[in-house]
Amino acid sequence: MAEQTVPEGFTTEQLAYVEDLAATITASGVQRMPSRIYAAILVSEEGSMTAAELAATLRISPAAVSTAVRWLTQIGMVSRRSVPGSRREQYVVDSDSLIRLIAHDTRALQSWVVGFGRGLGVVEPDGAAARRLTELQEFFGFLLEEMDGVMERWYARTRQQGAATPTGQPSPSRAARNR
Amino acid sequence: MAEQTVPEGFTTEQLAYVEDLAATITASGVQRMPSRIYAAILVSEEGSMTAAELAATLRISPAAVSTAVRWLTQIGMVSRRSVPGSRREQYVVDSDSLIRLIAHDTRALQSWVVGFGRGLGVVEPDGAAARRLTELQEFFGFLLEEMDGVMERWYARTRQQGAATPTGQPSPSRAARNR
DNA sequence: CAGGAACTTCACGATTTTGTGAATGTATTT
DNA sequence: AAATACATTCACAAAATCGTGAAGTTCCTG
Repeated sequence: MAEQTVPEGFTTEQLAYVEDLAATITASGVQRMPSRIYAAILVSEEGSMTAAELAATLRISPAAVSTAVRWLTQIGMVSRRSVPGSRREQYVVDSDSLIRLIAHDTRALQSWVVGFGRGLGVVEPDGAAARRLTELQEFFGFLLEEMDGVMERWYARTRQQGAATPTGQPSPSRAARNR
Repeated sequence: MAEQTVPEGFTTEQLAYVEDLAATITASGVQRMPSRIYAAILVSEEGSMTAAELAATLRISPAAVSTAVRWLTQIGMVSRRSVPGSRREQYVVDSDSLIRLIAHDTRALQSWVVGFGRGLGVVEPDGAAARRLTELQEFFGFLLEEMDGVMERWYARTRQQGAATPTGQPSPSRAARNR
């Protein structure tokens, strides 16, 4: 029962997990390819992979990698890193990038607030519809506000834990700005 | 400039807004038809519409209404209500249903927690990948926990406002800071 | 109890989406 | 400076999705 391996050092077990995790990510709205790529890099021991490695591991074309990576870097789930001695680029996933993405992705919530707000101009003032729209608008606005406090508490908690459990790893809080 | 109307009492202005709001909803992952239907009912003064009204207003087939409504009721964005003297059913939207949906939709967050957890079984123990997976798992678990507090504060706030401003005027609000 | 109205389900056609191969662009190395 | 190695873009084909019409089912009405 020697560990089955594939070109880039993933065991078949790990490969299966990558697909499994990708499915979960896909279920929350991300397209298939970006999900698979994100999952693969996340699971890789180094936390980074090159385009060629991704193509070989996931059995997809370089074109698919390119397209998916472009999307991933645009929204900030993955960052690029140039490798000094090579033309190759590495695509990096650190856990913080996803966390920050969720924390600061106010765009989604804001578009709801704006969207409901617009409705107040077209329905009967003080009517039942206006009341519904107002409540929803306020709720999403409230979530927006609350997100700050939530993240504050998260970072407080991680600081505390980070001090308690020295894993011998340099703090991963620094992430590369993409582009 | 008499108000242009369509069969079910929507002005063209309102119809345009319905499509606009539907687009926002669609942008966050909901399919087109469910989004349009939800938007239409939400904007309707009564907060409820029949299948026939929906079909006429949105110019779609009864089949499309049926399919979309089934999905909407399954996830809880819309509820059904039988009309006493008729075979017709009404589909109801109240602002609370969406709010509760978001508040209690722990399934999404939980599947992330579970998903990351599974990964810990296949990566090198105490390695960098394991550290990433653990942090993400903890983060989503944290969000799950925090959701309770957030909703508690929301309901406290609405109770307060309900007493103070019956029409639901948006009052300057501050983010909660305390635990 | 027959007729019909309302909703649902099913199979199909049309549209949209998605990934590939080939061509193109760009930077590094010799 | 030419060659080469990566990465990206484009057009197309395959595949998945979506909405419709028609048939089916269920429950009211007369």
